[in-house]
Amino acid sequence: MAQPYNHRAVEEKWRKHWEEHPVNVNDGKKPKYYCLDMFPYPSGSGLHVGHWRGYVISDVWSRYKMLQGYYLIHPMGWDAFGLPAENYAIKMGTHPSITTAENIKNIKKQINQIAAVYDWDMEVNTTDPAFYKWTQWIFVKMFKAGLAYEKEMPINWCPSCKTGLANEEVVNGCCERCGSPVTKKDLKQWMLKITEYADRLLNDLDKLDWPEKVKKMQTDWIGKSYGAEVDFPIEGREEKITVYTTRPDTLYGATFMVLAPEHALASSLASEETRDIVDKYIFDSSMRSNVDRLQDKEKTGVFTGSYAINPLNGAKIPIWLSDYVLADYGTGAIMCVPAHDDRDFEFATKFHIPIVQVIAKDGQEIEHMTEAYTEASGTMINSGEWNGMESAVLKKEAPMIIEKMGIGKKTVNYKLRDWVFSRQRYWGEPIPIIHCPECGAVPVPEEDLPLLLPDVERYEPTGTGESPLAGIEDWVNTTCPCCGGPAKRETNTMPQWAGSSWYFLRYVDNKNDKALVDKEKARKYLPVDMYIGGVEHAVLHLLYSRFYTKFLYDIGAIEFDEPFTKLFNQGMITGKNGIKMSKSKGNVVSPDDLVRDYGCDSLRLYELFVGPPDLDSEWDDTGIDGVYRFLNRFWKMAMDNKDKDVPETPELTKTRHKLIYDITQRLESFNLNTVVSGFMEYNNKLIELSRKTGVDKTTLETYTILLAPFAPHIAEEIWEQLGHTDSVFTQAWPEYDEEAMKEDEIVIPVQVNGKTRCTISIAVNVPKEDVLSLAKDTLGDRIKGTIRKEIYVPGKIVNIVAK
RNA sequence: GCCGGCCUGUCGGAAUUGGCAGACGAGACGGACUCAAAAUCCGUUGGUGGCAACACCGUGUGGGUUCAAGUCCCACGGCCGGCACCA
Repeated sequence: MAQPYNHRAVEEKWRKHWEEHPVNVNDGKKPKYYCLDMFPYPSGSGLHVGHWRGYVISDVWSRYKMLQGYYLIHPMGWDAFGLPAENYAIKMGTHPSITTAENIKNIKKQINQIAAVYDWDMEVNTTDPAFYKWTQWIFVKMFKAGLAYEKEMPINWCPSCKTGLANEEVVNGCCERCGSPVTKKDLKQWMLKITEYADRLLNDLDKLDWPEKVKKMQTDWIGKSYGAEVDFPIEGREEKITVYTTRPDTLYGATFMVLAPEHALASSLASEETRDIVDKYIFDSSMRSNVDRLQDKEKTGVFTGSYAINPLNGAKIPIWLSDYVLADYGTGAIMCVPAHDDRDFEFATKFHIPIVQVIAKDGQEIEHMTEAYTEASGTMINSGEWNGMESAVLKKEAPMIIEKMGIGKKTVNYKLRDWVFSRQRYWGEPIPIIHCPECGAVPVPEEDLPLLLPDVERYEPTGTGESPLAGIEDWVNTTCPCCGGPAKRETNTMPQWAGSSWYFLRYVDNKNDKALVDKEKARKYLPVDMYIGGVEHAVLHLLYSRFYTKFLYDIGAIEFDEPFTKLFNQGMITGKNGIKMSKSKGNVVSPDDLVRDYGCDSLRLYELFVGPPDLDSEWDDTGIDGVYRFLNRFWKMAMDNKDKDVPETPELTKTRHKLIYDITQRLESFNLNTVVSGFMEYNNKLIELSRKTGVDKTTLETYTILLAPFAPHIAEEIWEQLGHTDSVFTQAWPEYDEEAMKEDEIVIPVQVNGKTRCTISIAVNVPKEDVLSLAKDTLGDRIKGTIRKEIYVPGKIVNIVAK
C-alpha cells in the first residue's frame, strides 16, 4: 500500500534541495527569457492571497519557459521609496529606513512561500544608495539634455499627503494614494518633459504585444488631436487672440469666443462697465478647486465687453470668460460654434448668443436647433466660399487653407502634460541639483553621486510646500560645483515612480558601480519578454517606464527603446461580493494558513483555478479542497502504477499525446484556469485506465513534467519516485504528435431540425452517404414528415431537415 | 456623456472556425467502508412533465440571419472598469 501524500514533508524536502541545487542555471548557451513581476513596495501588512496570484502566474510561465530550454531571468526587488512606506513609518513612529528593512524581510519570507524560481542574486532595492545613484544619474542626464526643468506654476496638491502630484496621480480630482480632494498650489517644481516624447510614446504602442485596453488607455492619455490655431483680431486693439480648434471647418459658425479665466488677456479685455464682474469672476474661479470645477457641469461665464473679429468673414463676436475652458490646454482660448459643439450650444443657449448652422444635417438647415450637430458629415452652408463643400473633406483641408490665408496654422495638440517630478516629502531620492546665486541650477557632478538622503530626526511633511530636507541647514548649505561659491541644495525629492521607471534594467547587472547596466549584459539579457502585473499602472508606471527607456536609448545607455515586449494584466482577487481585500474591510485572506493546511502546490493551483487569469475573481476558501483532493488522487495513481512496468497500449499513447496537446494549447493561450481543469480531467481518465490496464511509465513521466510548472514540489517528488536522480526541471517540455492523437472511431450527434436526437459511432473516413444512411436508420421513425435537406459536417455533426 | 469588458445551473466557471450547452471543481443529496465520525471510494445533481423510453423549456431582454446561435447582426437592460468640459 502506497504512502498517502504528505505535502508538508515533501515541500520541505524540495525547498531545501532547490536552495542547494538551483534549477535555473545559465550555461551560456541557452537563449534567455526575461519574465518579470511588477515589484512590490514592502508594506507592513504583508501579502494576501491576491498578491499571490500574479506571482504564481509569472512563476508558472517562467518554469514553462525553463522547460522549453530557456535560461530564465526571473528577479524580484523592492519599490521601497515613496509615500506608502513613509506614511507607514510615520504611523509606527519609526524611521522609514528601519521599517522598510523590516518589511522587506517579512515580505521576502512570504514571497518565498510561493516557491517561485526567483534569482535573489539579482535583487534590487530602490532605496539602496548603490541603486539610487543611477536614479539620480538619469535625472542629471535628463537635466543636461534639457528634459528636466524648473517651473513655478499652480500644481496639483494633496493636502493630506502634503505634497505635489503628477497629473497621472490625480483620479477624479482626488489623490490616487489617499483619496483626498486635490487642490491647487503655486510651487516651483521640477518637471520632466515627457511631452517631448508624446509622438514616440504614441506611435510605438503599435509594436507592443500588450492588452488592447492598456494601449487604448495610453493613447487616450496622450490624447493627440489634429486641428488648427486661428488668430482672431480684437476689435480696437493691436493684440490678437489665438484659439485652438479641431473643427476649423466650422469657422464661419463661430458666434462667440471664450477664454479661460486664467488667460493672460482675460482681465485686460474688461470694459469700464464690465470691470467689476470680470475681475470678480476671475477671482472666484481661482478659488474653486478641481473637484468643484469637475462636479459643477452647469456653465458659468461673463461677457468681457470686448469683441473679436472672425478673420474669415469679419463678423464681430463677443468675447466671454468661462471656466469650462482649460487654461493649460491649447491656447487657453476657444472659438465657439454652438451649432456644432455640445458645450458651446449649452453656453449659447444659456446666455442667448446666436447659433449659426454651417453644416447641413440630413441635407437641411434646421429652423430651431434643440441640440448641437457634432458630426463632421454633411454639406457646408452659411460659409461663404466654402459653401457646398463636404465637411469631412473640409475638416482635413481647412488647416492648410487657413495657413495659406495667413490667419492661422495647422497644428496638433496633446492632453499629455509634462511630468511634475518633485515631491515635498522625505522618503525619496534627493534631486541632485544645487542652486547657485551666480550659476543658477547646477547638477551635482556625476562622480559625486549618489547624493545621499540625509539621516534626520524629523521627517514628517511640513505642509508648507517645503520639503522636510529644507530644515537641515548643514545639508542644504553647500558650495557650487561650478564657481565654488556658497549655494543651496535642492530639497525636494523624487516621486516613487523614479526608481520603478528603470529598475527592470538593473536586475541583470545589479552590482555595477560603473554604469547603470553593462552594455554587453544589456544586449544579452534585456529587454523584458513578459511583464506581469495589475492594470492599475496603465498610465503611471507603464508610461513612465516607456519614457525612461526611450530616453536611455537616446543617450546610448541601452540599445532598445521599449522596455516590455509583452504585458499581461492579471485580474484582482477580491473578497466576497467583489469587495477589494483590505485590512479596513476585514476581508483579507492570508496565504499562511492555507499553505500550512493544504500546501504550497495546492494554493498555487487554486490561485489559477479560481477563474480566468485576466479577470477579477472572488476568493472562496472552500474551493481549495478540490485541487487538494486532485493532487492526492494524482499522487495515489502515480504511486499505484510506478513500479508496475505497465506496457504502453494504444489508448495510453493516444491519451498521452492528447494530454500534451491540451495542456500546451491552454497554457499558450494563457487559459490557466482551464489548464488546471485539464489536469483534473486527464487524471480522472488515467485513474480509470489505471483500473483497466494500468498506466505506463512514459505517460506518468509526461504528466509529471507537464504538471511541474504548476505544482513543482509534488512533481519533483514523483519524478524522483519514478527513478530519476536529476531534477524534473532539467527535462524538455513534451511534444505531441497529431497523428498519434487521431481516433479511428468517433461519436457524432445526429440532429433533426437542429435538435439532437441521438448519436452514432462511425469510423473516421466513412463517406457522406454511408454516414447519412446510418443516421437515418438510427433515427428510424423519429423523422417526422418529408426530408428536405441532409447536412453532414465531416467529423462533426449530422442534421436532417424534415417538414 | 464617450470608450472598453462582462451577464451561462445553488456557487466558481467550461464550450478552436457557429456544430451534443453546463467540461472541471465547489456545495447538496444518496450509498459503501466505520461502533461512530472524519478522510476515502461509488452514484445523483439546469427546470417542467412522465413509472419509463422520452418530450418540452433553458446561456440578461426583445427581434433577426442560419440546416444549426452562448457564439454572428440589430435594438434594449443591468453590473464593473477607464476617460470625462481636452474645444
